[in-house]
Parts: sequence; structure tokens; C-alpha cells
Amino acid sequence: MITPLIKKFERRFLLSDVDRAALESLDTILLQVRSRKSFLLEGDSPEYVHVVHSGFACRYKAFPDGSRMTVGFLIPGDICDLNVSTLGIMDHSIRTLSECEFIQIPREALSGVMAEHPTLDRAFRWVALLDESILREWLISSRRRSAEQQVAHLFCEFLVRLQAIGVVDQSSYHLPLTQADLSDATGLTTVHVNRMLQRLRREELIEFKEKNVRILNIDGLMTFADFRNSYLFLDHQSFIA
Amino acid sequence: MITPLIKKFERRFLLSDVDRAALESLDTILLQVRSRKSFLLEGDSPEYVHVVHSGFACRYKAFPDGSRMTVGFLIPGDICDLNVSTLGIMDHSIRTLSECEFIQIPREALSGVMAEHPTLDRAFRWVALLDESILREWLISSRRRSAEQQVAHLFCEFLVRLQAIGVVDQSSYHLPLTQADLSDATGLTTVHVNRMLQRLRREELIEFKEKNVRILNIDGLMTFADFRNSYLFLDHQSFIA
DNA sequence: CGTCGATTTGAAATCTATCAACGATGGTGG
DNA sequence: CCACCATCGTTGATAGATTTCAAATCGACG
Repeated sequence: MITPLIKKFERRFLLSDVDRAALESLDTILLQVRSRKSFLLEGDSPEYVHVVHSGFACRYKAFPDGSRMTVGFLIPGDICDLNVSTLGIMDHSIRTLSECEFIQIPREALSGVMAEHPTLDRAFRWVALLDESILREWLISSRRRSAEQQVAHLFCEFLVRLQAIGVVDQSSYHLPLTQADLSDATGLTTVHVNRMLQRLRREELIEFKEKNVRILNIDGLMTFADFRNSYLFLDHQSFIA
Repeated sequence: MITPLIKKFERRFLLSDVDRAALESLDTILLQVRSRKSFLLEGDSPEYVHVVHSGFACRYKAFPDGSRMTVGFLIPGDICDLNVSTLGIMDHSIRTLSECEFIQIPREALSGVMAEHPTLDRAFRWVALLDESILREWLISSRRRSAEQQVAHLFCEFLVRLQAIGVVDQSSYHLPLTQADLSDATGLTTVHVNRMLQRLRREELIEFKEKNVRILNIDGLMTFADFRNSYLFLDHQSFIA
């Protein structure tokens, strides 16, 4: 049941059978959430840890004026609320972008597993750092990249992250976002996002319609966006046994 | 020796005498670094954990074109390279902005302490989350705040963080940064930073000269910058014993 | 058919970068 | 002590990127 997470860990860690069994033996509940629902809010103290099993979601910060800013996307295998264990509360909110299934893990049980399995403990810390690294890259995007590059970079990030979980088909992938979602995630206006998408299309880098992305020129896109995947920690170089 | 870190922990956690003794018994070395030196580079695997004891430093990402982007500031009590334990290497660099003293803690010994003292383990995780929260706020700054607000927000952040370690005197504090440093940290040009500082001065919000910041109107500044200190986790609300 | 959300278009306003230059300052070496 | 140099801060003019505002189009769907 918890397989997307295990797969994610195994991109970087060599789990023992015992480790894997410990994760699999966790008593989980599958939770379905409809599309475009805020299901964890800033200030919440969820008693379960939630792992995305299917669907797309995002982390966001809500503002008094009713607007929100997306600070990260969640795809299958990503953990929504790992931090709650040490912080006590969510310091941002989570919202689904498509219909989603979440795996709920009792927080206590998970802590127990981490305490007894050093490799798993390390793996969980690692995914937290991965989130932070992505966040840092978003900051870089927002400061150093032009609007067009930012949008392009986002499509690269999706490409690589979705490839890693095996849901990319010939450089095409499903992406249930609206242009307004991209605007929340980049801080650009929807008008401008629209124009940037048109440009990327005209330059024959990507196509994005009907919730489907097709990368027409991967190298061209990555070069243009100044995308380096090292921040996603996908290489197995510093493998830790 | 390790007192700035202990003080930081104690803003949020109730350390037992045993916890405190465990930290104090660590075999540390004090390292002096001259101003404006890169002393930890992306890719490094430092064998010690470094805690700022005195001075100002920053985290930054270096780019092929020789420029750099600051992604966070370090003040006394902040940890430079906690992540190396789980990641194996630095995924960004650290540079001093003034003469600095760093406390070097053997990584193994620190891990041991964390393993045996759950509260300390939690405290270390907490400071990691604090860093991440600040990063998230920087992302928000860079997307939602005007240049002038960004600069103002940075001065608010310094004010509150420096207050927390007790080095603010009547809403004045020492800040050994150049306008170019502010530009690295905001992504603005130095020219524009200069103009924003002039505006803030003209609006009688702050004064910044000779490495000294004086906040002339705290409420006005915070309101203007849309600054809320909750992201700095300074409140003792969700105190964990 | 009408409505709603999403996308697209155009024109003007605003913000920030860019380029170029100048003044002040402090340190260094002669 | 002075001349020189480098760094920092300042100013002005212009170009470019992005937002803002307003409106049109499109498609899905009841």
C-alpha cells in the first residue's frame, strides 16, 4: 500500500527486507479527496501522516486578501505533513489539484518505525531535505529566471519528478493544472503565464493543452530554463547503504 | 561554549539539566574566519557541524557566471551544515559577511547526543524547519512583495532575529552588509536597492548607514512590509516539554 | 440556449533593470 | 604625506519586462 513512498526511498537508499517489511506492516488507511479541496490547513495538527498515493496536490500559503501562493507541488510518493511531528502544527496548507488518494499513517507508529530503523529515519530526513532543495530552487527561479524561463523550469521539474515515478510516456505527461495554477506557483499573472505558454509553444519547446504536457524539445527546454536536475537528488552517486 | 545554540533551543524547548550537560560536554573547537570568506562550499563534506558563535554569514548558491544568490542569513546560534549528516554533502555554500567565530562539533558525537536525548533531537529538527520556514518566506517576499517591501521585510527579519538573541539596542542593530549584499539577498540590482533604501529613509521607516540599522518606526515598517513574525517560530505557544 | 470557468487579446501603466558616470571613502605603497 | 586604487554609494536617462484593466472568445455542461 505504501509502495510509492518505498519506491521513492529506494531511488536513494538500499532498504533491507526488514526495513521494507516495517513500512509495509504499518496500519494505513486510504483516504480519497475530491479535486480542488483544501484538506490540510495551516495550523492543523493532523494525527496521521499523509502520503500522496495518486493525484496532484500543492502546498500553499493563504493570505488575508484571499489569494494564495503555491510553494510546492506534491505527486505520488510525496509526504504532506512530515514536519508536524516536530513542529506540532502545519505551517502551510495543502490542497488537491486533482482527485487524490492519500495514505494515512498513524504518526506514533511511524515514529516508532523510524526510531527502530536508522535507514528509514535517514530516508525520511532525506525527503524533507529534498523538499527544501526544491524550495530553494523555486526561490532561485523567482529571482534569476525570466517569466518564460520560470514556466519552462516548472515543466522541466514536473518532467523529471514524474519520470522518477514512472508516469511519463515519451516526454508527455498528464498535468491537471490550469494556467491560474501556474500563476499561483510562479507569482506571475495568469495573463502573463498565458503569453509565456504561447511563446514556449511558438518556440516549439512544449505543448500544454487539455491537461496534457508534451515536451517537444527536451534539451532545448532544459537549456532555455537553465534546468539542472541535481537539486532533485536523483543521481545515485552518494548512495547510502 | 555552545551557549548561543542552547539559548536558541530554549526559546522553544524546556531542556533538562541532562540535555544541557550533554550539549555542553561536547568536545568543540572554536574556529575564526575572516570577513567575506567562503568557508563551506557546495559539494563539501565537512566533518564537523558548524554553529555560528559570533558574526554574520550567509548561505548562497553560486552560478557559473560567477554571480551568487544569497538564500539565507546566519547569525549567532544558527547551524551551517546540519543537513550534511543526512545528505552527505553541502548543497549550497556558506560565506562570512563579517569576521566570524564558528563552533565546530564532531559530527559523530553530535549524532550520539541526538540519539540519546530525544528533546535535543527534536530541537535540532526544529531549527531545520525554522530555516525552511524562513526560506518559504523569502520565496513569498520575492513573488508578492515590491522591491521596497522586500528590503523592508529583510530589515524586519533581522530586527526580530537579532532581538531574539539579544543584540538589538533600542531598535538599532549592527548589520555589516553592503548594499550589494542586500541585492544578492533580494535579487534586485544594487542601484535599485539603493533607491529603495532612500525611499525607506525618506518615509522615516529606517536608517541604514555605517553598517548600522536604526528602525525609526517599527509598526510602520512591519505594516508596510507585511511582516508577520509567526514564520520565525518565536512564540512559545506550542511549547514542547 | 445560457452560464461559468478558462483562455486569449490589446493597450496602457508601472516597476525594475540596464548602462554610464560620478563622488566619497579608506587602504596601500611609494 | 601623497598618489593611487578599489570598493561603496549615488544619480540620471533609457529600455525592457510584467502588471493592470478591460473585453472578447471558447468550450463544457446543465
